Amino acid sequence: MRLLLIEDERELADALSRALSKHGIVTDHTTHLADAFELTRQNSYDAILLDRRLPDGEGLTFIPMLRRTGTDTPVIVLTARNEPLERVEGLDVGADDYLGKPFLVDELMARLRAVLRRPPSLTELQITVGRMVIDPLHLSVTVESTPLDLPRRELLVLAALAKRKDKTVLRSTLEAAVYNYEEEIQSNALDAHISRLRKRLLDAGAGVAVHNIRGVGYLLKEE
Amino acid sequence: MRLLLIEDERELADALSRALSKHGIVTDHTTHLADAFELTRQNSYDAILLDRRLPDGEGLTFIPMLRRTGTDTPVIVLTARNEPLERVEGLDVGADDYLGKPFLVDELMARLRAVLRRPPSLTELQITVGRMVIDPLHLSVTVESTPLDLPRRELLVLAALAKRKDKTVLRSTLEAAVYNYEEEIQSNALDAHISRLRKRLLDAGAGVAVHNIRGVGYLLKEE
DNA sequence: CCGCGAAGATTGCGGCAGCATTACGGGGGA
DNA sequence: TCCCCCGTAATGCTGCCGCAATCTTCGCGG
Repeated sequence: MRLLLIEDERELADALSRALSKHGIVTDHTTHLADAFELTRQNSYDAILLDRRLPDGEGLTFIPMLRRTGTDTPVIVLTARNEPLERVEGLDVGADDYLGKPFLVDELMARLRAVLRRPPSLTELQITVGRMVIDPLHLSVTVESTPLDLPRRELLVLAALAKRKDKTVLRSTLEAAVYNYEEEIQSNALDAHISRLRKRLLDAGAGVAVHNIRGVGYLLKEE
Repeated sequence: MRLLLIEDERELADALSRALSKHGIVTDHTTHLADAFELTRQNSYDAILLDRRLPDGEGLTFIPMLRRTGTDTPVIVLTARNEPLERVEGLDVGADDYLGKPFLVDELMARLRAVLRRPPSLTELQITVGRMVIDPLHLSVTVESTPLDLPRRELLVLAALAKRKDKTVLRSTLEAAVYNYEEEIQSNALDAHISRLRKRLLDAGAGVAVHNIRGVGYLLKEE
């Protein structure tokens, strides 16, 4: 997936680009509306992230311009001006969504998915993998009907993986599943959890394997 | 326009109904999920407003239920629980938007307009080619429902090809899908990725072939 | 039908980023 | 007070991926 980011704060833009790249999203970045317009002509983006306050004008004016060229690429407006009335304004000129700064990258991702019309992920009540049954709502795990109690964080990781068993779960999704955004994470804590979780699953004979996809994330499958 | 409002606070519900009626919107109101489900079967709504905390359960669980019946009516979640992570949760189970209480009716209106304006399924969320199913948003690939893990770059190439299956994808488009501006490329790295991807797809028996159109690009089709 | 050049295919190599594992210690709960 | 969770960081390793060399295929012109 490829995004166009129109944002004049270098620092934020860089951070965002880096964060998005972890989701496998390629980000083009520009600080000016004029350049942005040119870029949309040369490339086809899946979505556009648009700041309101830009060096060469109010970002919102970009949207009608874009629409007039027949492009219906979704636009998500990012801005510190997050008053209700301003949100109305943004949505009414044709933005698809409006996100106040500061925001979680994961919320951005979620809104991206929503905007791109991601179909609903069915949430099952109980998930069976290998010899293990997981109830992600109640956070309980049993192996062959004997309960397995895992530390909280490992449990969260496992639940997040189980919800999408046999499919990759992005690393950042796992981080979001385990940490809220006050708890910043500045080490390989997640890796450590994965490692310990693996060991515990092995000891319990759960019949599952946590598999890594380098640069993308992890996935849970039967072994 | 006709809405379904699922909300257990009588007072808020009444006030909202009155306010919406001024905009020419007809509102059906119920306080329980069970009734709501019945109502969606009997009527066709333009959108659904959904509270999270309801007498008979968490409102979010309603969304997968609804989607499973094949209904893609937009759902806007209304709730006091407006923490970022909770918003992610809401959007990820298939809500189209999320609105924290208290909110302005005008903002609700704007979001309604935005949600109703969205073109139906801009990007498919799952693409099936041959024996393979690709989820370009979550970057996961399965062959006959067994996961296939591909390196990141090969994954991006495949996703780009799959999005336009049976159609040629320009070489430059592929490069754009895999690399951003900073990552310059001065070799046949893309060719190498294609080659390795082909091998992996063959080994996995994916039932697809990556064809080359000399001087133009590549295309993915079933074999 | 043949030859030639350009584009593509394939493969080994090496650097290095990302991952796995583990030990350590602080901190909180029983 | 003891135990275990869990964040941190050091260490070693794996395999992705950019690169380039070499071989193959394609298409065109004569």
